[in-house]
Amino acid sequence: MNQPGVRAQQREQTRRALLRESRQLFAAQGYGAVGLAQIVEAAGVTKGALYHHFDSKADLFGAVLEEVQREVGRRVAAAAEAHADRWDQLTAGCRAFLAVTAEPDIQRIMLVDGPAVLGWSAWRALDEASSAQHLGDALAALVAEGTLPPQPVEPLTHLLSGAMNEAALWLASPSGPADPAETWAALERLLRALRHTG
Amino acid sequence: MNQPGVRAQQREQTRRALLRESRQLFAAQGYGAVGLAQIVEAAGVTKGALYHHFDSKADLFGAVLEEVQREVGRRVAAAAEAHADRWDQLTAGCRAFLAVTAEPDIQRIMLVDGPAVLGWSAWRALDEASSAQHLGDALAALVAEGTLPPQPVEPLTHLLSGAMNEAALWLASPSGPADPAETWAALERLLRALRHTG
DNA sequence: CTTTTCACATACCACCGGTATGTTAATGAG
DNA sequence: CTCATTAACATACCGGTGGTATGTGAAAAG
Repeated sequence: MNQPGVRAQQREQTRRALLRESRQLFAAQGYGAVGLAQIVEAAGVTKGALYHHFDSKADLFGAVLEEVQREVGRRVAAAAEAHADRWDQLTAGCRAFLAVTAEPDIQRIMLVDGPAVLGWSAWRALDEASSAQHLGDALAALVAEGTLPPQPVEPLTHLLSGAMNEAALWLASPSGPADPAETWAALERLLRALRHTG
Repeated sequence: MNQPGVRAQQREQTRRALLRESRQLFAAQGYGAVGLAQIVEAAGVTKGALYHHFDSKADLFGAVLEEVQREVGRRVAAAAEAHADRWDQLTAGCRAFLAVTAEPDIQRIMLVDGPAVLGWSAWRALDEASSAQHLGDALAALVAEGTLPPQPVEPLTHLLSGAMNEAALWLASPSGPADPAETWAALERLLRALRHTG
């Protein structure tokens, strides 16, 4: 029962093609610079197909962003889970986040165009659902076990999230740091500083 | 010599009108949602005037952003200079930054649309020239006088800048913090933590 | 007074996001 | 098996947009 069905297979296939090609184009040229014509041509379909799957250009971008966010969240979580100690989980997760978001493709979609296209609130909701969630959980656990001094974790989560987003952009920038390790060192210093203050 | 001349006066006047009205519209509706037709109508001129003063829609937005950045930089610097102690200057500047960028008009232009429209590098160059410059100077001075432990200031500047940008957006968000003071408290905790770590 | 130039206004165009309609083949009912 | 339905697109089309080329009248230059 519930065999795939040739119908649903085709549907999934074109949807994936649309997502794949538009992700590539959005990443390379930015949301505003790529037209629907390029996307449908690259995907080998027509605008009719696009609008059958997505409500608008922004909706398509939203689906792409969601995909990117999930990917980032997965990779960060994987890096964190490789450690047993909570603190190591946090630092490993942060380092993995910087490594993943340093890829220019992910940057433009997730950090630059994302907020502008979907609006900051909607973007934040997606971010919350993926990477920021992990960060908040990790911080909460560290506060609970006493490694970090007691404090509200939500504002701290936002501060660190913002700091890391900016750091990621700077790392990949042409005017970026001479030594990438220096940026990571600064972030680690900042994290360690949080442990020794009430 | 070099009297204004009725010619240059008119020029300045229409230019200011263009900047004023487009700033209002960009802030209220976002860069993508406002058309040149709305702008020139609000300013009481035509597209010919707009393209006589600016190269493109993005160029116009860039001029608006530059204006906003200068304004933010001025207000932050003013708040900082009201204090004599370097550390007080830093905290006062940070608090002023949060207060100024909490205004939704400034947010959308400076923090959301800015990077997407001009590209992150160009946006960063403008930010550097205004507010981030002050932050970097303040941190460098604090390191020099020994209030902060010796460390490269550039990465730290980026981290704090990013943290504050995100904090400002969160403060003004509908899903923002219950108590705004809590956010400021978290930032201050973070700053204080930096003093007591090498 | 003449000429040039500047600060626009007007007219126009290619293109883009979005829609309305047509077409074909898979699917479910009887 | 037949046949009506519908899902998954393709095609044709449209209003509006950013951008440009050209016209124009008044201020400035000589």
